[in-house]
Order: sequence, then C-alpha cells, then structure tokens
Amino acid sequence: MSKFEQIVKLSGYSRATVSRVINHSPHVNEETRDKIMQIMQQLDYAPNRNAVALSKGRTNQIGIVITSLHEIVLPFMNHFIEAALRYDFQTIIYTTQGDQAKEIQAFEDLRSKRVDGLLIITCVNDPGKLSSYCRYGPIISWQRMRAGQIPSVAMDQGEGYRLGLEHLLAKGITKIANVFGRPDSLNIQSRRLAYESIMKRHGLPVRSDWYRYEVYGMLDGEQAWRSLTAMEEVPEAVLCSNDYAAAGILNEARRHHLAVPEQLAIIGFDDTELSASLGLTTIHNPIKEQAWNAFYDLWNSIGDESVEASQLSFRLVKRQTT
Amino acid sequence: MSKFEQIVKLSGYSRATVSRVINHSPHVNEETRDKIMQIMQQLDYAPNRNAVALSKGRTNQIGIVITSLHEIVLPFMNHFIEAALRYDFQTIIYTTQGDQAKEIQAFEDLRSKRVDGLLIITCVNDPGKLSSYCRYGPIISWQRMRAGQIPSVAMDQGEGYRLGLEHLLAKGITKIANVFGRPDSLNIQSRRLAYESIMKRHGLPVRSDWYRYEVYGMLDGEQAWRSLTAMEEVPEAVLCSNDYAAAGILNEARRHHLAVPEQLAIIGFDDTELSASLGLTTIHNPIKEQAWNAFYDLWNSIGDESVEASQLSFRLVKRQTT
DNA sequence: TTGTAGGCGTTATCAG
DNA sequence: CTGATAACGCCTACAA
Repeated sequence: MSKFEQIVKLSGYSRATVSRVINHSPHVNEETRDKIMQIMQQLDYAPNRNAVALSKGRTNQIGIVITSLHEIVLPFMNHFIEAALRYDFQTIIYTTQGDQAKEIQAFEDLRSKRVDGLLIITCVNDPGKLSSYCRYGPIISWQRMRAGQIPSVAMDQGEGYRLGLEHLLAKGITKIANVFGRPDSLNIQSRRLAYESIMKRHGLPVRSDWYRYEVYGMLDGEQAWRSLTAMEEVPEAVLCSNDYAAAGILNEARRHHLAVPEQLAIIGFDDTELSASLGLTTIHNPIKEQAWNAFYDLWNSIGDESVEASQLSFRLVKRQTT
Repeated sequence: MSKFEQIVKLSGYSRATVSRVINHSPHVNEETRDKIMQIMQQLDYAPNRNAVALSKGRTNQIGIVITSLHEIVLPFMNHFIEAALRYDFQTIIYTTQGDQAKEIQAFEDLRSKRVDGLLIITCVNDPGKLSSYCRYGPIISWQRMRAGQIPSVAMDQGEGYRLGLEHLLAKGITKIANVFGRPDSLNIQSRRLAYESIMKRHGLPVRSDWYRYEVYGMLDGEQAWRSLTAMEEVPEAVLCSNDYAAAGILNEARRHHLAVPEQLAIIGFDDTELSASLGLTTIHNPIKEQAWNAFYDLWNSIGDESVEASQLSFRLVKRQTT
C-alpha cells in the first residue's frame, strides 16, 4: 500500500481530502488539515511525481537541446534555467554531440510527454523536420531559424554589428577586419551584409580578404590576429564574433606592443564579464532577457497565464579598446 | 480514450498483447505484431513516459547537482551524460547557484521518484544532512566527501601533486610556489599536505608565503603570477590548481619575457585540451573514467546487472613547461 | 501465444 | 467542507 493510501486509512478521511491537504487547497477544515499533516510527517510522505504528472498531464519539465555544453552558451542556459525554476519548472538537458538521432530523442520525449516543452539552443537536424514536432508541444529556439519554421527569440546580430561599425567610422577608422564564427550561420550572413552595405554606402572598400572564420575562443582570436598581421596591409580595427575572440586579439596585440586603441581598435560582442574585466569595447547582447523571453514563450503555451515578452535591442558599450 | 486504448480496440487484441508489442516481447505472433504495429503507425502512437514510469517504478532519469554550470566541470559532465545515455538514462541538471534550499529540491526529487539516482558535482549543504537522503535512492559524488557520508568517485589529488613535485625536485628545482582553488576543500588540504611533507622530507623550506588561493581561471592565474613576482624572492616553479590557471601564468610570464621552463617551470593539472595545445606539462586526471565510474556506481544500485568500476590513478604528462 | 484482472499513486468531477 | 468514483496510460502476474 502506498503511503498515500496509508494516510487515507490512518486519518480516516478520503483520498480527496488527503489530496486537498497535499495541494494546499483552502477548502479543508483546519483541524482536518492538521491531523493529516501530522500523519504525513510521521510517515515521511513525499508525493510521487510520476503519478502526479500522469494525472495532471503535465511534468513541469522542459528539455534543452544542445550539441554540447560549451562556455559560450552557459550564460543563456543559466538564465533560462533560473527563469524556469521561478515557475516551478525543471530543465532536462539533451546534449546531442551533433548526432541527429540523439537529437531526435529529445523531440520524441516531447511526444512522450516527458517534457512539457523544448528549448533549442543548437540543433543539427533539418529545422523543417523538427518543426513537425511542434504539434506535440511548444518549442522555442535560440538559434536563429528561417521564417515559418520554429519560433525563435534570437535577434538579428547584424543590428548590433551596425552599431560597432558606425562607431568606428565615426572615429575615422576605415580599415576594418571581421572575425566570424560559424561560416554558414544566419547571424554571420547578417553581419557580413551589415558590414558590406555600410562600407559601400560610405564609398569604402569591402575587405573580404580580412574576413576570418571559425573564431570562437581566445586562442582562435590570437591566431586570427597573427594571420591578419601576416597580410600585406594590416587592419586598424577588428570587429569580433564574441568577447573571447576579442580578448585573444587584445592579448596578441599587446604581446607585440601594439597600442590599443591607437594602432588597433577592437570591438567584442556580447558584453560578457570578460569584456568588462578587460575593458573591451563591445556590443551589449541582452542574453538574459532573451532567455526569459524564451521561457515566457513556452510558458504562454503551457500555462494558463500569459506573460508579455519584452522587446530587445543591442547597445554599444564603449570602453578602452576604441 | 488514450491511443493505447484505441490500438486495443482497433486491433481486437488485449492490452497485454499491445503492451508486449510496444516492449518488443518475443512472445508475440509475427502477424499479430505486424497488425498492431501498423495501427500504431497510423495513430502516430508514442508511449506516455509518465505512465510507464509510474507503472515500472522507475524514470530512467538521473539528477546532477551542481552550483553553477562552469567550464571546469564540463568535461566530467559531458562524459557522465554520455555514459548515462548509453544505458538509456537521461540526465536532469540541478543548478543551485549555491542556494541550499534549491539544492535540497534535487534531493526531494529523488524522494519523489522523479529521478532514479543523483550525482553530486558540487554541493553546498552539509553532507551529513544530504546523506540522510541516501535511503531514497543511490547517490554518488564527484566532490570529495569525508568517509562515512556519501560515496564518492573523487581521487586524492595529493597523489597527483606528488608526481609533479617529485618531477621538479628531480630537476633540481626547489623554489616552488603553489596556486590553489577553493581554500577549504579536501583536495587542497591533500595538496598542501603533499607539498609540505615532501619538502620537509627533503630538508627544504616550506614556502607558505607563496601559497595563492581562489585561483581558478586564466585571469586568476595571470593575477597570481603578478602577485608572486611582487615578492622579495620569486619562485622558480609553480604547481597549479588546474590547466587554466597554469595557462594564465604562462601567458603572464611570456609577457614579461621570462624563459619557460629555464627561469620558470609550470605544471598544470587535469591534462585538458588546453594544456595539450599550449604544451603545458601537467598531471593527467582520468576525468572520463571517473565519470563512467560514477555512473556505474549508480547503475549498480538501480539496475540488475552489475558493472565493475575501474581503478584509477594520476600520471605526469611532461611537455615543454618543465 | 494470448487474455484477464489488478495495480502504480494521484487528481478531478461530481454529488452531498 | 467532505466523500465516491472514475480517470490518467501503461505494466505484470497469473491463467488459459
């Protein structure tokens, strides 16, 4: 006999009343509640969440789909997890290691009601295929998705990039290199587009020979700068994929006794703690707010209340590297 | 009516038979299986995991308790997650942000059968208190625990430290600084003990004025080295808390044109990818194997099979910084 | 190889 | 405020 049943027997009340006490229903006599509570204590009772989930049709779990736990995504994840927790949702992490089948597993878990919703941070399956899972429950993505597929809270990073570019041009700096991350991502396309259109508008040459790709971390940044200095002409500024890359470039530049920002201006991206501690000029990326928006989006489909997502934008944070 | 019931009705077979097909029981006529499978397809059936879990008394979920997702623990986590997945277990991450109440939540979830077992990576509650949860299910820890509390797969890092020390002494280097992480941790105590006992045995002075604490990342390492160079006498070698700290020290030393290893020898800890790419001498820490052992320990309590954990040890990896 | 009947631990809907 | 009674969706003896 389950402890729940034992409580029913021992207290002499019905299952319904015991359940009411467990769920803090107000429609219970105080004495009754006290008696039942006491018995619960004695029996060291804890509700079985599987039974609750089965009965309620909800698990209060949200899945997070990601290829691999990596530094860059931690802030977003941590904020999302915290948001979920605030609403009494636990998060379950699906690291796929880039394996399509493993990734599908997460979506199957949505189908199987193991999770009430899904957050995609990075996915490797075709978004078209994944979007067919939308009928099993709410899905939101951080990774940018083409329209008509899975909803996303990502922002067009081209917008942020513009801020950095205009800032440099306003200072009279025109020889600008670009250091990118994943070559095929939508964000890189936007960034490149922003750079190229602004340069053209100003009648300046587009230096695609100064593009560097696959630059994610500090070491990548250092290497990227070395490769740029090997060019015939060396740029006076670098717009970076993120703050880590920027930090690497700053490191390498200092090592070669380059004056920053006089000889080399550097702009990071994201406004992480690292950029603050190094005094890097950067583009503030409202990651925390994106994470909360992502959760709200799911919550609006799962729960009954409805929370308005906030409108977000990038912002230039000027520090000592420009 | 649930899809399960629909299948029962449409196929004309009993619940039991349908269940057998779902679970790939061999005791089903092939034709029967085919018919039922076809209906399952048509209905787009997927089993409800909550119902399964309730019925089986097992969720195939394991909880991971950790204060905050951080670079340093990612390798261990990723390996553990992979091990779990191999045995069809999903992992659910409890980030506590150092909040005792949040942490307890994870243990309450063990009690409530939301998870079948728990892995502690870092905990903030008193281990004595937490160990009372052992009766609700298996718990294993990566963080070192004092005997008699919660079982742990952690290794005594003092052993690894010894290897580094002996290596330096064999080279005739005796002015050795120590750069530690969390001051109160058991591992730091072991490391300090290893250092002090070995120095004494060799009749060498114990330089506790060269101890530095709270050194975790690259930036911490850089700062630690600056603080050491400000001393009256400067050490000829540093034993580090981890490879990141070592990388920071290496960076800072190079910036000041110090010859490594001639003027300064550096030994990292863990043998991460970073140490390999930088050519850091380090202590190999079998993290992957620890992660698998951790899972096996849980699995031995949860499942019916039993897997033998492997015996592990540290190993010196000599590269270019000594 | 298949079916019957009962159970897993709660919640929900009524009616009282 | 309280109690019956029926879900929730699936598994598992045991029997046939």
